[in-house]
Amino acid sequence: MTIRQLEYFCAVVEEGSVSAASRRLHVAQPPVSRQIALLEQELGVSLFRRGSKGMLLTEAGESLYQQGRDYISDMERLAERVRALGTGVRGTVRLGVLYSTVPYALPYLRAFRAAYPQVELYIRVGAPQDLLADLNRGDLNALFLRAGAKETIGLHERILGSDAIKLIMTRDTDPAPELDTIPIERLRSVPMCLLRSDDLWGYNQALLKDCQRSGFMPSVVCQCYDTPMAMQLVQSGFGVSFLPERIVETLPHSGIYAKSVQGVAENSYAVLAWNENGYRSASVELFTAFRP
Amino acid sequence: MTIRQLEYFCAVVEEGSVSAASRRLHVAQPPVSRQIALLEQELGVSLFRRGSKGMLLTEAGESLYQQGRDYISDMERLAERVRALGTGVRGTVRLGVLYSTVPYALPYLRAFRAAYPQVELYIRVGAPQDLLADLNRGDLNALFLRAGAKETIGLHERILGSDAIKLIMTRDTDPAPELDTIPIERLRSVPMCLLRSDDLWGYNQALLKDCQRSGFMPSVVCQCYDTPMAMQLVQSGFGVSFLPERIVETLPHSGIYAKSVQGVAENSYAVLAWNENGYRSASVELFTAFRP
DNA sequence: ATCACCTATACTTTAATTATATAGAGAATA
DNA sequence: TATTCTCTATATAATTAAAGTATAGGTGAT
Repeated sequence: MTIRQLEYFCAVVEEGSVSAASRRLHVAQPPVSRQIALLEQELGVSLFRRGSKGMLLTEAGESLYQQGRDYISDMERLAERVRALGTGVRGTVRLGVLYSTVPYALPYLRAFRAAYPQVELYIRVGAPQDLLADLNRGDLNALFLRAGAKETIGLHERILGSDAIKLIMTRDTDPAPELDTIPIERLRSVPMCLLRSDDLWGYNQALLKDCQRSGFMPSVVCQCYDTPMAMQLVQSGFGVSFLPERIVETLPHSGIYAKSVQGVAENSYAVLAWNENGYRSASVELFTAFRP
Repeated sequence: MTIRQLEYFCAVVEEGSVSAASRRLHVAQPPVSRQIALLEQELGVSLFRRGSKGMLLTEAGESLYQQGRDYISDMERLAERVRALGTGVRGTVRLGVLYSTVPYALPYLRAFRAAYPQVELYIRVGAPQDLLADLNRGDLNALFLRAGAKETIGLHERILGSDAIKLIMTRDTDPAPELDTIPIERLRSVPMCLLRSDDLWGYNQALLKDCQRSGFMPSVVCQCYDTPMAMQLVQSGFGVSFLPERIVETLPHSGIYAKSVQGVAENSYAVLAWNENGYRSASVELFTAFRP
């Protein structure tokens, strides 16, 4: 039994005659007769009662028609689903997001979702080392990261935006409430909660060096390993932190804000990173090539 | 997309390589490569990641395989169902049963059901004229009847058994409780409930003629048009009736029994009747050809 | 009885599929 | 590094399946 035989058969049923079906199918009449005969032979069943007034279904033919119609359209739907996966409009993309890139990741994801609502997005927030390991293992397809990680050699990166690194504080811990920019000497006695990320980025070192140049070492009351914790500490009044400025957007209306430190102009790039070696599904291709 | 392409594709997936699949399919390797390529071309999708270590599925290929396996076995199941209808082991047979043939119909139906449990039996009990009309209209496929109806010309009949026509009575209405066979004179003053079936069978007439020969006419207190009603009347003590003897089996343990009338040897045949002209489904063929 | 219409078969032509032979790519081994 | 092995892809020939053409046979209508 072939799909073509089923299609011919259904056409004959719907038109009520082989001749009419052959016209609809744009083929001659004998091939239709022949395929029907082959089908009957294979099934060992008469599908039609032949009469001069056309072809009437037998019981077996009735059953074949009812099931066959669905069967044919099932194939078309099946093909359509596979096609959709091929063009990437359907599928799954597995993403890792570094907390500090959330302000860049979210608009990107929103725009992508609007463009390709059929693509499922799996999103994991974590530390850069873990995310990179999962990317290389193939568990993740792309990462929202900060530029400059050692392990990102061999990865493709696309810059999504840049942040000035600024001092993050609350009104209570602001070392210079009366000024928009904080002179570096004001940091002398300010407790600091710095992000320690195995030196993924050097801007904490740069800040400390600047302080040293000014003749003091700030008191680092806490070194934490993830941005959300640093933010929590800042919000709770433990001290100030030194982070990409847009991070404050992840906790809006929470009394946290950012100010530049005079003479310190460190900068950080938020990037989308992925591995172009190895197999990449159509939806992943689509995701990394996407421009919001 | 053809079934063959799907089968080749699934074989490649299961064997992990085109070469191995071609061996399993008993064809050369190039045709398999080619059909896969055609499938990919039609779907506009890469289904495999080609590597020297074999063929690995892409996301689209994964989806096609999961759905394709089911799709292929669906076709096999579909064909099997149609085949079953063709051989008659599945399907529907619509039957008409004359009440007085119930003792013959029931064992037949029980045996057929045991042999072909997949065949649905639709059973209607009714008057012979109605049943014959429905048979000719095609609403019924076969009838359990009494032989000798005028309208059965052109029908095939098969005799299922014969009944002596006997007097049906209860202990209270028995005209000769002391005898096993009733002398015809005893019917002189006995009220009778006779079945009037538009003279479908002549045995009532035969009985009345015999009475007339004996010099009397029995009192026919009721002429009813269906056997169950006649039976009800007999059971209620309205009178006796004159029916095929095995009819008493349809109301066992009800106090009804049959006795011969001396000198009256009418006989009736229970038959299975059907029309061999026109379309007859495989299960109907099976039913009429069946021997318990 | 002839005509019109429909299906089935015989035969030819065309298209699709398969088989054979072979090239090219990547991993394994010496 | 060169060699060998294995696997896939392509070119071309052979085969097989499908479609087209012509026509016979059957049934109902004019």
